[in-house]
Amino acid sequence: MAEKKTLDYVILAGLIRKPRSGYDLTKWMERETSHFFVVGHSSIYPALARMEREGLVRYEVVASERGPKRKVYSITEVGRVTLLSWAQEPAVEREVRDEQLVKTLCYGFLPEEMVLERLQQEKERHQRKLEMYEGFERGLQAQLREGVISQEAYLGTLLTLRRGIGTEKGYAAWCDEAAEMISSATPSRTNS
Amino acid sequence: MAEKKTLDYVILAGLIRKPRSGYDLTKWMERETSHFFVVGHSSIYPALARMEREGLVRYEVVASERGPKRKVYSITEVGRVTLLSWAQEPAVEREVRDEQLVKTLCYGFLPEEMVLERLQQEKERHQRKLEMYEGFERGLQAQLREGVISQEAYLGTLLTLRRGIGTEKGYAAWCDEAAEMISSATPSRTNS
DNA sequence: TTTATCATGTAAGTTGTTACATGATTCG
DNA sequence: CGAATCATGTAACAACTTACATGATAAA
Repeated sequence: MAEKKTLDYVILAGLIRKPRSGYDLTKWMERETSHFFVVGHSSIYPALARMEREGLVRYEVVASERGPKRKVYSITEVGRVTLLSWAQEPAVEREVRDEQLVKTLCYGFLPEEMVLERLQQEKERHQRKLEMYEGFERGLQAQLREGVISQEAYLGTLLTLRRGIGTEKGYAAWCDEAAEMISSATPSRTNS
Repeated sequence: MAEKKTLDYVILAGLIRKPRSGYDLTKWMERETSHFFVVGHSSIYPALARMEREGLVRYEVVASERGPKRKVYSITEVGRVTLLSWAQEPAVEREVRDEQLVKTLCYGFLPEEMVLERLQQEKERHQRKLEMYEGFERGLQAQLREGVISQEAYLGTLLTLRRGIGTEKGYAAWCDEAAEMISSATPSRTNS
């Protein structure tokens, strides 16, 4: 039915791993999918309610150890089939909205020092993310060894994490490349 | 005023290079910004009309060599200041919506052969994009040599193009990495 | 004359965000 | 007892997308 909504499939991909509440899903997305898909909690709760009506997921109300009661959702057989048959079709183009690169379009019109400073900040941001993802990767491997997650769940998460690591390394390298190009392109722009 | 709308700044970044019509801007975005920002023409025309009211751009109606009359927009001094002062502030996090990676989350739950085929297709897609961007880069260098574009405009466009090239190379490399991880993780999954 | 490209727009619908709103439990 | 975290939602708004709509000019 729903030909589009990627969010639905992200939720199903979260639930095929293990049952989770809306709160858990929000945290999981922030942690493990934020480099390729992120939405706020206010999108997740209505989506879960609709998907429950559609029969893709079901829930149980469970008392929490700390905090109020939770609605713990799990994937249904219908949800499983829906997810996996979608996953085997080719993906549509990825959407990117990168403000940094829009600003970069203007770097020829701005003072060199300022631009180099921004590129340095941007590089540090990507290095921090890189370290974070590398930490997640070690944690994930530990989870597999301890049998906390299945082999099936491990593989997909590892692969996306590797993509996150590659992306951050590539972006940080670009920051260096860009800084070098700017420095060599205008060796004395501040003297003009 | 408008604290957010990245589209406005993309349009201004297009017009600071040279005056362009809505149609030209659409083509320019498809060609040169599509790897980090893309919208359809139906967003551009209303934005230009609003920005004209706000004094960021102005237009002249010019007869086209081929086709109907064009509204050729140029950036105003107010638009220039607005753009360049925005460009020197740090950028917000880039937004990514990558369906391929959502599908990748499911790759442990799918047959190995099918997944390897998808990864091969995805790799080819990125290789084609890479070739396209490398062609754009050569064209851009030629434009600079021929004096068609200014040094200021050249630098920013080159830098974003270099990022596009790095991104496509990185994604293609990930496809190989992922394929190898899958093959070695499950040497005989088809036999199970 | 029909197709492709040039050229500009509007209207309806989708999908999200931000802000608002509530309330439980635990830790310091 | 106040702050942090846990937990779930709604309402208003923003920013797009898709489809609709029109029309000029040129080449085949």
